[in-house]
Amino acid sequence: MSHMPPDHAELASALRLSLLRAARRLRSQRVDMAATLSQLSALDTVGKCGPLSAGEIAMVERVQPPSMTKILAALEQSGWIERSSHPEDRRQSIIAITPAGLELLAEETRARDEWLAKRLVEFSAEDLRKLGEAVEVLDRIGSE
Amino acid sequence: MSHMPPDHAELASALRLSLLRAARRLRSQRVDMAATLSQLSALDTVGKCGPLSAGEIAMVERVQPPSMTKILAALEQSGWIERSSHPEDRRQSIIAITPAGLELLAEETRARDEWLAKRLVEFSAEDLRKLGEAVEVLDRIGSE
DNA sequence: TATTGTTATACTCTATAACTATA
DNA sequence: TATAGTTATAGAGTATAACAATA
Repeated sequence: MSHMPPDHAELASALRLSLLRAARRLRSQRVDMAATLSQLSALDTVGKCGPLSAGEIAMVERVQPPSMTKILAALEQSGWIERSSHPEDRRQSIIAITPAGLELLAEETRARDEWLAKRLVEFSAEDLRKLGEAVEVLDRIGSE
Repeated sequence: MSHMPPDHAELASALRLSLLRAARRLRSQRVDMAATLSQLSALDTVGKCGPLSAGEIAMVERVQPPSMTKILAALEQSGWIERSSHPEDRRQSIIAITPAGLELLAEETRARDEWLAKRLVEFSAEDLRKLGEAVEVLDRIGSE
């Protein structure tokens, strides 16, 4: 739109390319084959936000319900989540992380963070401050 | 690694999730059907860095050669790039953006930036400063 | 032999449309 | 009828392995 301040358009352009390329690098970094990145992200949500329905997890993760169905099927087959019946609504089930899931989550998260952290140690304190400040703002871009 | 300072591990963890979710939102935003995001990114590189070989584009975009082959085939079929023969090495071809490619690039980039810029207008000047500072650091994460 | 690029194949990630079961 | 979730299907994005052509 021509009424958009140039500041925003320029920042948007730079940020878009930066985000895509940084995310491409993160995704291509395959620590091991135990869980995919999407599975890990969903497992993280179940672990942090407590037992949830499939629809609630899809909403938090901002994916469509069929996408979450697939992710949850894989997590259940690996024994990382468990379903129990909803007390009032038999269409839903309540999904909780298992002890094995917690263990997997801790291991995988550590391994993946380590990969990124190894790159961060080469950065200056100033760079890290900039990244840290941007994290919270990035979260809002991803969740609106 | 246990010798990693906790600062780095914590920042890495937060940054990883933030980047992935923000990038997921960017990808899911389909402006129109003319070009995919990967095609647009490669076209941008050809447009900015001048005529290049397929291998050079793959290197800049940080993808493997077979991935770039596929992207370039789509760009060529749409008439957005052109190949000419390399004067000294007949294995390579020199890839350049066409006038139609330049036009497409400008239109698509504008549309996609606009989508992001519309979200940025809701942010404070302080937030925008944080994002702007982080862009350059993110670029280094994506290109190392 | 080494390099450049392509073809064949497969897997991740995600979506929309159509369907089932329950409310 | 409306809602929660699943199944079926498709397409974007990317990789590795095997190959062809050229250096």
